[in-house]
Amino acid sequence: MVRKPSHGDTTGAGNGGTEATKERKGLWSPEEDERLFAQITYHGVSTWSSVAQLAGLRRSGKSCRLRWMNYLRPDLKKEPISKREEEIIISLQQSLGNRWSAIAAKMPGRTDNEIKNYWNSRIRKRLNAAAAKAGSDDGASTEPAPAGEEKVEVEPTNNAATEAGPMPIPERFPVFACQLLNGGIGGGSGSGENTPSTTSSTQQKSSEESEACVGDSNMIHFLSFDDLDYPDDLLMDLPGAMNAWETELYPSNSMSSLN
DNA sequence: AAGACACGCAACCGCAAACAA
DNA sequence: ATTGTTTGCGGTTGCGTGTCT
Repeated sequence: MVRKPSHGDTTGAGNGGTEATKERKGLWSPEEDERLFAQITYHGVSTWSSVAQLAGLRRSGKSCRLRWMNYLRPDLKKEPISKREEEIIISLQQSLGNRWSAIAAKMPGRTDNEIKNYWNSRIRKRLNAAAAKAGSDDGASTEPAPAGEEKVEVEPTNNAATEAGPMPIPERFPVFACQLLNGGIGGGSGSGENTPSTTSSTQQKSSEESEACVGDSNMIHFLSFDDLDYPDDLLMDLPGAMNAWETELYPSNSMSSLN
């Protein structure tokens, strides 16, 4: 269920403060999404606060980052979490705990927020119910396990468990050279100014995370389009890609131009 | 038909780590 | 070494939508 973005200031976007200067909060409008998407796609990310500024968004860098990571990234899967993925989540949660970003890093196309929400709203509830039922069945343990410590029957656990399933969990995203950014578009000029994300290349994560995590600002170099239905030639064409992207996000909206 | 309730998701908040000056 | 800034993460909240009564 994708909530339709409301254009108006919803949660206090305009609470007090002058319209022109006050930082916006609340849901993102399609126009804001377009601006952010275009800014990042064309110019990459130096710092998130600069992205917000350059895109002309009255949003915090933090908010821009969140929106990109959780919603706009082209490599995000749009279909609901599958049974198989659910098993993976449960298994990884057992071995990693509530380290949602680490879990998300093992699940291409899924975000930490998505996984966290999924866990909190569905799995945890189900597990608690199962635990309660088990407790009432054998009276031995009547208390449901505390959140985050549930034991579930999901294949053997331990780290091997995450690799022992029918399908191996990818250690990292399939890395596709990002046509959009490696000269395909964005002027393709390769001008230094437009080089995306390179300024943050000094930010090194742990080897584990830097490989798998799409959360760092270098991720834009590693965009994976394998989950998209868009043809390659469309991806080479930013306006076309944006059209397809927006149509999918806002099927009821007609594409509005960037200006 | 309408109100109450539950659910799911997007986004905010606060904190800590990483980094730069 | 210290301080300020930015980023990333996990927990939590608010709101739209679906379902129930």
